[in-house]
Amino acid sequence: MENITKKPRTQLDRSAWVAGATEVLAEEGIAGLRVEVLAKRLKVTKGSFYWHFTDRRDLLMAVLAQWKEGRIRDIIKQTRAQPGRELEQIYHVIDVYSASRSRRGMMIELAVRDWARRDAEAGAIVAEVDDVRLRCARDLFLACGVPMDEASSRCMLLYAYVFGVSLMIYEKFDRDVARLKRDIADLIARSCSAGIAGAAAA
Amino acid sequence: MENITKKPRTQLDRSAWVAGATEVLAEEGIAGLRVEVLAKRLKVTKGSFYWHFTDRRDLLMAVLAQWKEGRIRDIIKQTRAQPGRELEQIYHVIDVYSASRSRRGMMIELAVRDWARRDAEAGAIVAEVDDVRLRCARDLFLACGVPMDEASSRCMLLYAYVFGVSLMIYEKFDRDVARLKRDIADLIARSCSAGIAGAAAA
DNA sequence: CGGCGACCATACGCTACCGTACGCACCATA
DNA sequence: TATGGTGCGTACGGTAGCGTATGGTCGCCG
Repeated sequence: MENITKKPRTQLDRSAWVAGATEVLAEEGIAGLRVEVLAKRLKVTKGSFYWHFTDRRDLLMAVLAQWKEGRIRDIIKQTRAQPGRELEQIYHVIDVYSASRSRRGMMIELAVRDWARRDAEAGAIVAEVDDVRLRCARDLFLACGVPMDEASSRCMLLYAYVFGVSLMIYEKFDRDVARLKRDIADLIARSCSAGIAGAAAA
Repeated sequence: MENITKKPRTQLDRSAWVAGATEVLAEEGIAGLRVEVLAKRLKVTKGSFYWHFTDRRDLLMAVLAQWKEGRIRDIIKQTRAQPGRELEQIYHVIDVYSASRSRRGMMIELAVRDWARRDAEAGAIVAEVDDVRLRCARDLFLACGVPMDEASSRCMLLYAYVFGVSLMIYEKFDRDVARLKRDIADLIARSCSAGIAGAAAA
């Protein structure tokens, strides 16, 4: 009898709240990330929340910090190429960070960046992440034999593209999206082939 | 005496509300666009608002409709080139839609797109605008002698870039932002020069 | 000058949140 | 078995915002 009514009294720690918050952030954006809503989702009450966090902003900063660490860890992993395989690694990066590959990750990315447009602390975190990403990607281009200035331009174009394309709604424009994406990846990465593969320009 | 206390009892019409709402949208995003806040900003009360609009959504849809018309009018204007000058018109489009040129316009753009990620009606509007823009830009590339598929790829890259770059925070990355942007514009537009100017690809 | 409609102010009820106060159950350890 | 801390539930006051109801104030027009 008592087994039936015995509810396990869900125990949560800070990381569980952060994980749930990140989920809500992806779905609803920063404005929809409310502590009472999140509590309901985690099947506890606010009492729990204010035990683990001083206030809502405390949670938001924790989310931000975790996001930053994950993004930096990920970009370092994704841009580590075997010697001589830097070009295909660049194509891999374009593919991985393209919207369709990890919809969830891109939703979080966009939510964070929207947040960063009006919050200085979020902006500082995004600036750090962008800097690391750009440098990692530039190193990849440099390893392909691309000169410094061009490497900077191309890696910037690379990231602007992957974020920008995830903001657009272009279903009607072109049926063969796969070809489109392939061609765009070539436009971004192409000149590397001069030093590695053989697909020279024209 | 009566002249002093005589307040002009500010009269507003629908368009004034829409204009104010667009302003708030640019600054605070869709979540910050609240009717009582907007009313205070326009120095009237909610009573006025609910005379001109049935509810908050009515205002939002009016903002969206006006944004759509303006964007379509603008892209048609910006992509109208003198015969033989299509290439420089492409550079002009990249420059005009680049974030730094019209910060206010880009803030609205990003706010609308963030909104569109969670609202079907906003999504439909953005899809229409994107379609018109992509077609206009593609026509410009086609007029440069670029084949169809490549024109599609390049105009898509163009728009993804201008939106994406406005999401990034890259001050630390490269000092010479002007050169960076110039080089990126070349990457996006370059192959056109094969048919028009003479700066062939190395 | 009386009345009517356009336009706005005021006041209200309602909901969603935030943050705080406090109490209860559980678990460890002495 | 006492006892203290951990983790959560409950209840409360306060604010912001939505939408409604109702009344007031103009200007215009017969």
